[in-house]
Amino acid sequence: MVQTWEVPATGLRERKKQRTRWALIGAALDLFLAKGYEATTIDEIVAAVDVSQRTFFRYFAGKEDVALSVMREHDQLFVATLAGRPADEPPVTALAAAIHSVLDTVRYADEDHAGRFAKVRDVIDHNPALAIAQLRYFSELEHELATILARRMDADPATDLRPTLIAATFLTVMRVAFERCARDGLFQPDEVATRIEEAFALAAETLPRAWSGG
Amino acid sequence: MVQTWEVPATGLRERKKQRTRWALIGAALDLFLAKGYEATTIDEIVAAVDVSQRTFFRYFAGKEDVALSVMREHDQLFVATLAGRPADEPPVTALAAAIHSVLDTVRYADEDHAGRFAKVRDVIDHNPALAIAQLRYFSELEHELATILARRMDADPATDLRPTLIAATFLTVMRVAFERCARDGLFQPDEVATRIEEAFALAAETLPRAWSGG
DNA sequence: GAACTTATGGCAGCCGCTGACACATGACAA
DNA sequence: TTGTCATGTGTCAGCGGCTGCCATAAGTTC
Repeated sequence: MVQTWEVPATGLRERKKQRTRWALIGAALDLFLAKGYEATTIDEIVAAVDVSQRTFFRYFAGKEDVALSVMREHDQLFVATLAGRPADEPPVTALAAAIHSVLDTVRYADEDHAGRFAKVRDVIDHNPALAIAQLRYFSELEHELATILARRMDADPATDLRPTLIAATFLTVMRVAFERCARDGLFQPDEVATRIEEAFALAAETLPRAWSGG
Repeated sequence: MVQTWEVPATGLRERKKQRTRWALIGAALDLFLAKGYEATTIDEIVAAVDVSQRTFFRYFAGKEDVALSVMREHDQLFVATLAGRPADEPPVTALAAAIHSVLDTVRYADEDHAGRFAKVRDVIDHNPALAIAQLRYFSELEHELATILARRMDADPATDLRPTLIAATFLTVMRVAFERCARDGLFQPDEVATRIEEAFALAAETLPRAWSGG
């Protein structure tokens, strides 16, 4: 499975753009790690890469978006994998398989992936403003997942809330697992993957019992 | 059950403060309704109440906070009710009872409550920026609920994820119900209450089955 | 009514973000 | 190679959210 940022650039122009883009992301993440998200100004980020502030805003919708864009590209793989799962598979099984596949990729495919993954989680989990931004991102992702699930379940997304409920609950468990990692200071893909599996096992045991009045 | 804003003001000074506070909230909500959240400037809000911008920021942490503060005060009743439920009740039963009690209060207690409730839901559901702010608020509320649930369940909130999972899932269902209302243009407490009950019934039926691989 | 506490207003300024315009730099064809 | 076109970049000017600082006004207390 190929990530967006690894698609071979067609010309010199495109290659330059990708370079600047990743330079900005790198500089931003390092600054966020070093002195905090709020304390870092856009001027500092662009100074480190030697581009103008205006250029920054041509690459990213805002300051938050730098961190989010990395997550976004990780999750493109997730969505693609989910869409490729067999259609007769139960929804939650497909979701679990997809997330498992992504985590394996992050862990074993590429040194850079693993490092970037840890860095992004570290930055997000240490900065409340970014944790909020992550919530926003999750709600976008929720809609995407709900749409895919609706298609799998032969449900009308306009009237049937079940795909949305499943997608939302799935992401909620993910988020709780992430928060657990943040609290324990765990950012490496291996460690995060383990906690996610634990959280899902616990959810499978706890939620049905709690909901059917136990 | 008494709301914060109805606690009798002790002196002239306090009474004046409450008046400006509610004047600001009223002006802000009306402006948000009339011309949208983003298009409304703080200068316009304070002009309508004839106070300085600086004063606005002494009452509210930010522009979003005006809308959130109304929700916050609704939910104080919710938290208080939850804390008062019998300790041997299953968590989800207690949550359901508490939300039911709040909705009844909003519906029948006071004309103002009902109107304000509808207005706030209307404003939030029509403005993406406020919907995001609501997510932030829900995550604060999640921590509060998890703490209360942990006490009820005799669990250590530092290591046991179950209270957090239950609180988070509960709020997720609430949020999905709200989004449903937003899509259908329903903002009156009665209508919202019905949708919330429907969403919970659907969740009770859907989630356990989905999670135990059905 | 004097002395105190506390809310308010005005100001200057930072920072995130955007539109408009001019310039520079790759892309492509003659 | 050169001219033309498309596209990315820098500069600047400006808005709006938000904050610190200090002087002043208003309510409270004795």
